[in-house]
Amino acid sequence: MQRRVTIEDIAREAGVSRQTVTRAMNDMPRISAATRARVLEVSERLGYRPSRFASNLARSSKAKTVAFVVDSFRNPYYSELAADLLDAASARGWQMTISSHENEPERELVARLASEVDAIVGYLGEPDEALVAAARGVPLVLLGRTADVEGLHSVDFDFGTAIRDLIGELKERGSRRFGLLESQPLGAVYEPSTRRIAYESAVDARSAEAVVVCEAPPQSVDAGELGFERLIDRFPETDTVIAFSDLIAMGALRAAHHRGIDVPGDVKFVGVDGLSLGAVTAPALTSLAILGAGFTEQIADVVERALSGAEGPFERRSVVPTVLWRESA
Amino acid sequence: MQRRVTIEDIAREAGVSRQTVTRAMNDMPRISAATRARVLEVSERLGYRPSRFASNLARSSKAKTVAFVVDSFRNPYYSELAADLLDAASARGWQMTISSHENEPERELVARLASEVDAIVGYLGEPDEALVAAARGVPLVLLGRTADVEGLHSVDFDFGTAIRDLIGELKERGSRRFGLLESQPLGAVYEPSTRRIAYESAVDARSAEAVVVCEAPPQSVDAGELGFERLIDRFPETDTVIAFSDLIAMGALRAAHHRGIDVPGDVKFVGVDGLSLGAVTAPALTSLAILGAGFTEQIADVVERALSGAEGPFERRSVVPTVLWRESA
DNA sequence: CTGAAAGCGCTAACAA
DNA sequence: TTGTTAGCGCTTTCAG
Repeated sequence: MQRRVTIEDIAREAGVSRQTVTRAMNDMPRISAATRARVLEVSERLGYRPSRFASNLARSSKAKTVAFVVDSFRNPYYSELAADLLDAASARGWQMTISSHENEPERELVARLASEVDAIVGYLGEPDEALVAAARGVPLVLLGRTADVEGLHSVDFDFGTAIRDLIGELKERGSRRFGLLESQPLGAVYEPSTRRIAYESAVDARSAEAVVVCEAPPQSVDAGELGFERLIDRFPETDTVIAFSDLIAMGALRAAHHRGIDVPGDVKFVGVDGLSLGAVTAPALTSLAILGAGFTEQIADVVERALSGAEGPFERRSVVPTVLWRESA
Repeated sequence: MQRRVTIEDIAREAGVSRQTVTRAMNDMPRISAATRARVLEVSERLGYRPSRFASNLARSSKAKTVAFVVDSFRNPYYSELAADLLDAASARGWQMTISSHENEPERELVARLASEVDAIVGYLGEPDEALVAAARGVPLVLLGRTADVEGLHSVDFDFGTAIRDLIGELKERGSRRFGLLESQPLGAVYEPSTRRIAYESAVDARSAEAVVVCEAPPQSVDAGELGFERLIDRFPETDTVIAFSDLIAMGALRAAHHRGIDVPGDVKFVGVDGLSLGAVTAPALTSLAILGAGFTEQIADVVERALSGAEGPFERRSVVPTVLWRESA
């Protein structure tokens, strides 16, 4: 591995100073077209590649890079969100690094990223305090939950409003007996989600009994399949199923198909997330959409503020999901 | 925005030299536990954050970062592959940057990445020569096609073998009349894919006529839906449909569902890709799997070699997809 | 175990 | 229009 080609080499070869090379490489003013052309030609010939480290170190306006952390890329919700964020980042000239904490303890991941990027945004599960500590001053934007302590930004969802509206609209469309499908990690202690609380206050007491929590990897299709079986066995009169993610809903749809249940004739289905993939199932999935409901814009906006160096205040945003009507409800 | 805290500040505050601070921060030997503790305490107190630019510039063994380029993250094939690659990268201590060329001309993207990463791997469509030029010496690994010129690595698929085997197995399972579903970008000039060529040499002449090329965004569910309608109208006796991506197959499955066709009873369906998402449909999709067939390992291996700085030879690998039997065939 | 000196490769500010 | 002089913040020798 031979020595790297530097502007020094080009300068020598082209018979100019290093500064002139810089000017040529970066399309800066104060240089003649002829000189620029010559320098460029030499750099081409020598196979010069600028060092991003050196240039960022010397440059006053450093390139911003933001890290996006998700649970796993195998979950389409995260990859669709990543796609949206990638767009937002490129529109703003940010570099984006994407990582999942499947392979690394969350705290370590955050600590490592903190020394490599200018802002971190993502779905993180550890306690607020642990996270601020790990971030060591790097702006951190929590997704899907509301930050409690100083030092953290967050963009959360207002499921209270969203689910109340959803249930209202479903009732207008004839829904009477609701069922809820939720999943949780295997063996975890059950703790009602904000979504469930919102659900319970939106439906009447009797139908609110129709809640099935499935112990299975959360957000999984299997959980939905299993959950729907149980739900429909215990509450056969259910006419509308709300699943707490599109993936769960897709599993439920599969189970309904196997049982010969007509959707949306016999039972209506609504998921949560707004995956574009929801259009693939037959029938296509109606969903309480997070994606495309202004979530990305809010995130980008918070990151932008944090990046600008304004010390505070710490942002605490909330987005109301909106219903994406498709065929299943 | 106040001045940044540097090791200089810590050194002064802790009454040691800058080197000592470096040693403490990086868990290096030759330093007493007491000194290390004191330095760490001071750095904590001052809110010190190391500069990745400075440290990478000074460090001899620079952190390797590899860029992964895909068409779009909205296509689950790419995100599942990204997930696999992310795992491989983290296992090897590489940083990974993920970008899609939805927002930026491919050539420019490659040129920009070339100055920011140590290797680039991805699905790129421009001519080989243009790519080598844009990469300016940074190792480039082409996916899904075979490189023709010096200077490019590639990991491609051997669909010839895979499709011949697939058709053989399908025949054993009773398939007689095959149909092929392919899609291509709107308005593009049709050029038979390697997959199609492999298909045609694997089935007998008469059934090979059952090929439908759908002009629609490639890899899309819509293309599959449309394509299947046409296919079954023109060749009603078709008993097995091979779609050239899982997404297309999923669309076809949707169309079959709407027509009341029993799968796999009346018609069998096979996709290509091996998406885990294929398990979501009802019935679950059988697929000629790229994912999980050693593709990721090959890619990682090629990148590893390229990163090690060995100038040549340029790798030209090929992976044989394997059938993932699920319910649809 | 600790420190001094010498860069890493580039750009900002100034002078010529 | 060009060149000179200082760094950016950190790590690597190599002495002490």
